[in-house]
Amino acid sequence: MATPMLIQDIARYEGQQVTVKGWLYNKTHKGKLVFMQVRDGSGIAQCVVFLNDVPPEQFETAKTLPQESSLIVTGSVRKDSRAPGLPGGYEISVSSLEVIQAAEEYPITPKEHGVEFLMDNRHLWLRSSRQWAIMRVRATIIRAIRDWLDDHGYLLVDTPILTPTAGENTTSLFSVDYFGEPAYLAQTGQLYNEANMAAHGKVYCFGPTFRAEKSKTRRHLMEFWMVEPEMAFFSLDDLIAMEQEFVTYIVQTVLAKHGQELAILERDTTRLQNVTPPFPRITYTEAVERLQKLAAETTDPELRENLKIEWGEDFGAPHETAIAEMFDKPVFVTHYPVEAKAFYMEPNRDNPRVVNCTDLLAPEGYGEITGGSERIFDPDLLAQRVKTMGISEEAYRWYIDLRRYGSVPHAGFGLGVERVVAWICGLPHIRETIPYPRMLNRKYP
RNA sequence: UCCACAGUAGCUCAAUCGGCAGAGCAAUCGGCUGUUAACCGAUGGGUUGUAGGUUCGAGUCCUACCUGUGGAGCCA
Repeated sequence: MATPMLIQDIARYEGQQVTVKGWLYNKTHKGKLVFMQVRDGSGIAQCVVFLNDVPPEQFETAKTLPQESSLIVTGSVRKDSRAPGLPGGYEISVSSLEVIQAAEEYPITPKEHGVEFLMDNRHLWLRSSRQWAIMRVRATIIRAIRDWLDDHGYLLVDTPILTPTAGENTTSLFSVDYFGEPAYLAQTGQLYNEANMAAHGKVYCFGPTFRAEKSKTRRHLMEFWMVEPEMAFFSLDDLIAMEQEFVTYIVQTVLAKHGQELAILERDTTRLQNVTPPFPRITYTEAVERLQKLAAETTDPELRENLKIEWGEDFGAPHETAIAEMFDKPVFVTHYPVEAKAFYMEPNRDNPRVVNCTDLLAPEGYGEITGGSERIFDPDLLAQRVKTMGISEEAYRWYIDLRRYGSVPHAGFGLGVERVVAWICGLPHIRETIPYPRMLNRKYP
């Protein structure tokens, strides 16, 4: 009697009769032999069909079966160093083959394809081994995020996705009809997090966020996942200390669990192994000085133009990349100018032109992966900032209210899951980090 | 929104000065007991993104539009 088997466990079944249920990933044949690459979701196994081992009609079926047909294969597991697959090194000598459905001609062949074609076929592309590997790493990253926070006293408290607030910035929000009134898809859970923080001390929210900005870059999605921890009685230094432990855990967990997947992605992991505390930190002002120096020294006129920056301006993509390249680990950039950051960030006591904030820039050009700060603690200052920014005071009444009842110094940050996936997997574009990317020119499939 | 580039067979691409629409892969048929994106032989496969213009003649030149890609900007 054959035992049901997951391909990932094939090494444990050597010499046994097993049954695998899955899909035909690829196939080749040579005379009386058919080599089928069968995938079952857990891995890929080579299944060898020999003319004399199966009924003649089953051999004929194996020879002509189209790519991605669904099937059930029974046979014995044999060790063979020639056998490809994931994990590979073992193969199945087939004694019986049952086709569940013979697929129609499959559009994605093992050959090369263009971006547009693959994105149009995203629902099928996810079956390819590269995409398979990315989704497995993504799942582990999400798991690592939750494990670390849950193990360190953070409570998951969900924040709403449908929100009432337009604030001053409706252009970057998706609006929906809420029984005749406008509502907006959440851009961040952070304001609600601050209320939850006062109830639970250390909290986080984790969910999809939506930005209607017409960004068309390799780092932006309209819909992306963000984890946002928020901590009572936390200073900027506390925040940085916590973030580096957190990010290190995520990276090291993936390295420990996904050697196979990172190999499929041909990711050079040496820079990732280097991700351990402490991370370097520089101030915004230092970063600007370094960029200006770099721009002055470069002989490339285009780079010089791209690196141009005046104190007070926020960094663009070329700036972030240049700063990150100066370090071999993720780098914290702290104390941005007040005008470059959000209204709720706590001004620095010694230099009120800057706020106590930090962005974490990933190496290798992956840009900002976290952004966080101390939050304004004083109700009068917060009310004044809301007024200065021209934001609706009525809409933010509950938020300012938080400061009237036991206000405490606190801090928090947001981490963009897809940017972390792109960085750890070494992907050139964020579109492959989420199953169904929502981009400026694409919402299908 | 701006700049640049691209669109030819199911896919990836070629087509010289404006002169017969081509290859590899995939598909179909045949061959082979160790293939790793197999290989060998054969067969079928086209409204050249859309609309207009120039020309004896347009995949190729011109205009507009559509779609996509790369980058910039935007980016609590």
